[in-house]
Amino acid sequence: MNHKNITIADVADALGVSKTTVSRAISGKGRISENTRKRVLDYIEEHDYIPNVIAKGLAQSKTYNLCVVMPRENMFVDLPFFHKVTAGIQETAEQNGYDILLCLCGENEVTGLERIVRNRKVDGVVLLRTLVKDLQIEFLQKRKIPFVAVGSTWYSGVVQVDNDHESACREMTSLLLGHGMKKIALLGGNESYVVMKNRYQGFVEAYVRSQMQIDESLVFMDLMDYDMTGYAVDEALERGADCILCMDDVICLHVIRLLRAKNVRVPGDVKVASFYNSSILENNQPAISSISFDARELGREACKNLLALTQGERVSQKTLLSYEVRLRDSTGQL
Amino acid sequence: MNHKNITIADVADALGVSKTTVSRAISGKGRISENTRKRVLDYIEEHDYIPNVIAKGLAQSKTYNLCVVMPRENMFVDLPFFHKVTAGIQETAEQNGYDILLCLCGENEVTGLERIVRNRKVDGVVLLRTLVKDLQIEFLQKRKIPFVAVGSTWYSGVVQVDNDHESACREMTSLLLGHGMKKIALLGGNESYVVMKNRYQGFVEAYVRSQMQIDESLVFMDLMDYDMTGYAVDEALERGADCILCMDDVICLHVIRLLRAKNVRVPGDVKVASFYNSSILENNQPAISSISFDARELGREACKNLLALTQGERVSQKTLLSYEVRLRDSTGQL
DNA sequence: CTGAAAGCGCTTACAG
DNA sequence: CTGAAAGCGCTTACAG
Repeated sequence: MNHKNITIADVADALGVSKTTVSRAISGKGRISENTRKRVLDYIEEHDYIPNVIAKGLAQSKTYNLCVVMPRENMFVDLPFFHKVTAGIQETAEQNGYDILLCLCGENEVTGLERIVRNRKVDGVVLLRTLVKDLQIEFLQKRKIPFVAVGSTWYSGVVQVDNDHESACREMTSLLLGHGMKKIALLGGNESYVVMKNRYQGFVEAYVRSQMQIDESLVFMDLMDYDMTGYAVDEALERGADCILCMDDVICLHVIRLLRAKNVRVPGDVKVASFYNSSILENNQPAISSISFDARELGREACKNLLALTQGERVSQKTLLSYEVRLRDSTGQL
Repeated sequence: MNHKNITIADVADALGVSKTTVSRAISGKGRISENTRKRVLDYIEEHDYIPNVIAKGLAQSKTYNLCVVMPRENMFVDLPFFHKVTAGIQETAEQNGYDILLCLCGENEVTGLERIVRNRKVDGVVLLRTLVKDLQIEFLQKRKIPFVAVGSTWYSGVVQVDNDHESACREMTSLLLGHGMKKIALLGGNESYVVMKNRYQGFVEAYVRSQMQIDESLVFMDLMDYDMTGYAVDEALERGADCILCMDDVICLHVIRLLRAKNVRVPGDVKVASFYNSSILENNQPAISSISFDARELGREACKNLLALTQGERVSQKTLLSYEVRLRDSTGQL
């Protein structure tokens, strides 16, 4: 039924050499005369032979697959960020003859990942998000599987690739403070994510450096849904905030919608900015000031590191990628 | 370095039986006494043995992997649709012990797919988009690999799972016509996609059924970017269109932005509707009338069919899933 | 009901 | 420089 696939044995027979020789010609390992190597390679080329990676993998205990662990929650399935990162990973994986196996896992869920790892279906894994308490990291460390985290973590010994959120948020906050914002309201999301901690840290740093005091009554964390955000916005406005700083694009989107519904004008009545950019924010009217990151590059970098890890090479513990602060209309003329 | 994995041989040795017996106990194939089966299963359970799927696959010429072919174009990487479908596929794949291998391919690009298929890394593939002239379909048919298309195609013999776009678009158009729209402008995208043809067909059908004449000068196809859409909007307005019907959500998004920039009010000055829903459209102010599909269900259904195919079962050539026409503020009170 | 052996398609010491 | 043989971890006729 299926195309009868030509194997290394077929090639060997046709050429009157051993499978060993064919294997060596292909892999380039081991001594082999230039002459026979060429014969083999030519034959292969002409007859369109492609080695069976699965069999190769069995023999070498490798799979040439990398596992990408995505959030399973509906809310996240749509977020462009994860898919851009994945595209970056896939891009460099492909260049190295690797493929991507998808694993959807909820927060701190490990069953799916465990199945894939224990089935030896992949040579390494990349985690697309990190939690303060992270069972996936704990599992992978216990099993001693090569892996890298996209995002930061406090677990020791894990290879991380992340944007420099802390510096980025510090810079943005400083910019706002430097241009006269007196009462900045900070609206943040789920605090079990490490990235929220980093962003908050950057925010704090900016105040420290400019020797100003954070108004704690304007800081709202753990905003998990639209309603909570609505409450925070109300409070912020009531307390006279002159700027609403959102810690991610989802929150910011909610804020925009809430303000529009209340007929509060941006940037006229209140300024708005976000610590995370997205196409929705820049297409908004007015466009929202935010920090921009290259998610795809993040993926490429993560994959590069993972590949190195699987080869047993040493890689730097933490790679920090840059960012761009993009001032747009929502913060007025700064 | 890596966890030393326990193999079927270890289990056999420990129990003093043959590997054959262990294998049979696990697979459930072949005669085996209830007694020894239980012994084996208990041991396995207790010692946490998981068979190596790769080895199993080699022996059976199976991989327990399914390939999902995604668009590689940047413009599409972000679209929620593809990721929702993929989540659906993954969901039912997982339930059946299968995993998802990702393949990013541009339009009519086959190299990546070819590598994966020829490397025998997957048992089947699902195509996430279909073109009128589709090299991926041609390749898969030639290679006789089980595959299913999410979306419709005119190639004969391909298993398809799609929403009933034609009926949906007919219904929506009829609704608009029935409520007094006299001059509907139709703005469509890339005509090399089969789905555009289906949608157009539905639009035509509605006119036929209501015995009205389509005003061809209000039909704009192959709008590939923002500028072209802008041109179409200008023309449509100039020719007195009372409704702008967008064939997908991206175009609709552009239209909304263009109208806003021109200070044309919706639904006051002109009504707007879309043949494809997305969260952006329903959150817009005003919310945009559109047709809603369950992308995740599409994925589940496609995967179910593919799994059946790989088992050599017969599956229905074409599965059409339903839809919902959602009338919202952008079309006024219908 | 159970097992020895061959086979899936490669790789890799080991010998020559 | 080249090859025979064992091995990766399973499955599956074939015998018994």
